[in-house]
Amino acid sequence: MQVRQPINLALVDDHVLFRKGLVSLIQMVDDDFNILFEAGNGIELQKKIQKDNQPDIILMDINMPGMDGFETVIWLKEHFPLVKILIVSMIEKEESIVKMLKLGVKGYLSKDVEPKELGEAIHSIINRGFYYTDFITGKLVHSLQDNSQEKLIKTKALNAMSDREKDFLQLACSEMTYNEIAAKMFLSPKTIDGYRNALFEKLNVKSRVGLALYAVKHELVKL
Amino acid sequence: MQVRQPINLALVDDHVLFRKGLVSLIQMVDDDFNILFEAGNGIELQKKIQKDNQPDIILMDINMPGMDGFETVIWLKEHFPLVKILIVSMIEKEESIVKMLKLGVKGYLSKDVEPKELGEAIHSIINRGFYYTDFITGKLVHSLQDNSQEKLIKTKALNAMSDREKDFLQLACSEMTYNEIAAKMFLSPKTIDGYRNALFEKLNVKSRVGLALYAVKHELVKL
DNA sequence: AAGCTGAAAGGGGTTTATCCTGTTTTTGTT
DNA sequence: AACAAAAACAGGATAAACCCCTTTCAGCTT
Repeated sequence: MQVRQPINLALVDDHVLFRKGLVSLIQMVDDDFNILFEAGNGIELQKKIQKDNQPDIILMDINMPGMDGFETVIWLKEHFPLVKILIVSMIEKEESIVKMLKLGVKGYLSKDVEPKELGEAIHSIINRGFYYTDFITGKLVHSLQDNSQEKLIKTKALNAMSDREKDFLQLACSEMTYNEIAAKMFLSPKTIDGYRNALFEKLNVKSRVGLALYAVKHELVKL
Repeated sequence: MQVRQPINLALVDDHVLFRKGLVSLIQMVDDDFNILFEAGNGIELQKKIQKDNQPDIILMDINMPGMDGFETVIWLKEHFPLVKILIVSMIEKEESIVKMLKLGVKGYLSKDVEPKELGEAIHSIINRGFYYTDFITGKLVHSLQDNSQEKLIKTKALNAMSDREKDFLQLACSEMTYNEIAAKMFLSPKTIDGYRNALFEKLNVKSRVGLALYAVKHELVKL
């Protein structure tokens, strides 16, 4: 059996008792783990983290006074992009979970999981790069699908307009003037006038800005 | 032990051998499964699926002639929104996977999984509503994070503009005229003129459409 | 207090965008 | 070929957007 490198951890949580309990737990479940330091919020973390001795994984809460988990993760992503983050929080709001995942955290655990799962999560993050439970995955996928209904509507809007109008809409979502668009489409500016008016009606908007916003909102144009 | 309801399945795949093999496999691994019908593509599916005898789960490939998996899923979502879809495809492109998940498929399997896992996937979809492997979850999360870097830039653009300019930008992303915006902000239209010119310079755009597109692209406004 | 600075406002003019009411061309059908 | 419908195009008018340059005024500096 090979000798393992210890995994360096850092804890960021404002509840001292919980944090201390976590420390002893971590050392109990697996002696591969080494606690580098602890912090009560993001500001303390900023002071304690060092460039030349970075933790492998930071276990972090979301609700913290001073500088909360979101701010802290954003700061870490900018200044210590290589440090992996495992959120340990009681928050189970879909919005928060998804927000954290978008920020790039490698795992998200509820505070009431078994110690064993904490160990598994940490090893999973080290070995595979992430640890997402079914619960988290479910939330994530659900949040993705929330807008999937509306995307069907977009298909219908697409059908309502002609190919030429779609081309025009693309170009209207730019800083070109209608005259320039007309030239690019080899059409008279007056024809462009007609396309615009037709789309105003079909998409129920009243200005070119409305047109552009509609197109973006319904992903008819790529940004 | 209670008597279980059979789970009604449908298969949509253009490779007959694969489809037939799948049929026998499915009946071998678990006799809870009942194959309602098979189809070689989306068009065949449209003909065979019935309102009063819907499958619980449809196993579907992506690459198919005539009407591919994406089109078929979109059609199903519109006409049979309750039918759960399990993709069984060799395609492992992140883009395709994410696209399918956004469309609301309940699971995504590679064609080279063990039969056992197929059974687990189906049962998981029936019991928990979904089945996503770590591989899929990883792809999904990765695609989410792709744009997370750029979101840090957005913060900087925000700093370059004053609070009043941010307010203006919000309102500029609407169908209001500058005069209407001025009234809403209790300012002279000329002041609005100034904000616009300042933002043109700061954001390096040349028209109100450019302004709106910039704001949307960098998520400075919510759609 | 004189001088400076930045936000707010104004004057006045050019270019685009928007709107309305037509006419000509094209296209598809019978 | 005759006809209907759709697409392309025009003239002309007004509102909105865009641009440059000046003025006012409150808050600050020195």
